[in-house]
Amino acid sequence: MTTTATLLLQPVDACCAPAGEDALDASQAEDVAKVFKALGDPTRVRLLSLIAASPTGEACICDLTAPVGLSQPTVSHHMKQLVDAGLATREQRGKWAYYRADFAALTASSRALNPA
Amino acid sequence: MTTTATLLLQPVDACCAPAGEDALDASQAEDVAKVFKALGDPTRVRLLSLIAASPTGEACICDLTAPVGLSQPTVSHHMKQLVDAGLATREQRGKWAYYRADFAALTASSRALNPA
DNA sequence: TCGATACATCGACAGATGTCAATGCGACTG
DNA sequence: CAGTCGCATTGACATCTGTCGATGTATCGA
Repeated sequence: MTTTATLLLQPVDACCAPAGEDALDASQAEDVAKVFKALGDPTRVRLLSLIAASPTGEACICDLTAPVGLSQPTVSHHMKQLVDAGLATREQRGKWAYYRADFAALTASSRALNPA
Repeated sequence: MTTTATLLLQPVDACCAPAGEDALDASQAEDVAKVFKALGDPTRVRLLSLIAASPTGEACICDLTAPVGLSQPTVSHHMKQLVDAGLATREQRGKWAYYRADFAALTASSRALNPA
């Protein structure tokens, strides 16, 4: 990645406009992108949607493999991504792991990008 | 093998809850994911933020390369992704290509995922 | 205690992605 | 018309990502 933390706001001896006052800095952009990246895969969007649409608002892995048509390890992997991004929570209850959707991170990231 | 593209909404003879009524279907999930995927890279988040924060609300490539510290082809590539995702618009004006941010696609996708 | 169940982790692999230098293509300028 | 400037496209490359089967680890039930 390297990303080379450049100190923006140079004159650029520009052609049109400065462009760069209260924009997100590299660190903020990374945080925002992390959330969106987790939602950048159709399977994960589907998983989160399935969980949120569940009558109880929660679901375990065994509920999710069939609807998305993927293997159990793959679904487990995707759920980990969603949890890591703060878009879902995991609660172990006996044999099962119950996942719930949490859209707070999404609204926060959206608002960070588009405060309007 | 045996993954057999399952036709969701089967009983699954479940352990906890059905999970799968009005969730997004595969096609909808793909559309939603496409938007989020474009925002899943810190550089693109940064670019969109820079454009939106610009006093005129628009910027050309030459304004953006310095702030993000990447080459011109790379910035051009990222902007194409944003335009393709419907998150930015491109307008050629003489030598320059002016980009504007458009958050409609983002709010639409967010709402599709989280109607609440 | 033994087997079955639910889930996570590991190792591997094909395909996607971000990046750059080089090049191509219009549009402006002298 | 020739040269320059802004930008897109191409080709190449290293890395990341999604997916699976195999395996490990708890937990429950008989």
